[in-house]
Amino acid sequence: MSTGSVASDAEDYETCHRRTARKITCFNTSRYSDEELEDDALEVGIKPERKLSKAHQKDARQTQRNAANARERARMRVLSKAFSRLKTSLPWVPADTKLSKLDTLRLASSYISHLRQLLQEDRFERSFAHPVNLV
DNA sequence: TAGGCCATCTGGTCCT
DNA sequence: AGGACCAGATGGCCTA
Repeated sequence: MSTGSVASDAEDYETCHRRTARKITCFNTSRYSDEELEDDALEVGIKPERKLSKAHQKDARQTQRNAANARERARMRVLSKAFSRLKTSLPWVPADTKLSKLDTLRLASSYISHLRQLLQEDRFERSFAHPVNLV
């Protein structure tokens, strides 16, 4: 199963900008203050006066964050698709029914219980049936 | 308008 | 080290 084509990533980027007004967190490049970055640099033994490496570090960190965000979006997309598939496997639920994830989980759970009960009844009935090999 | 639901971001933890 | 998974926070959308 492939996830995260270039097109869908671009779409996600757009969606993100459309959906959220949170300028602080959405693909934000100013999440980390210079002080924080400087502390990080000091911690790994990098001289703080090197402005270029500081910028690079900031870039690298942001790039990694963006990649992690994209992976997380893809992961959640897979999860949502799984919920959709689960929903379609539920009987008595029309395809166009709006069902929350929680509802889907609850219905699936009760459907499994129902199926289990049918199975038990079936076994019970079979135990009283005539043995076929007895003529 | 409040509440429910969802998508997304984020940082932490665990695993390979 | 990097990726997967998770839970908390946040903001948008929709409906009663």
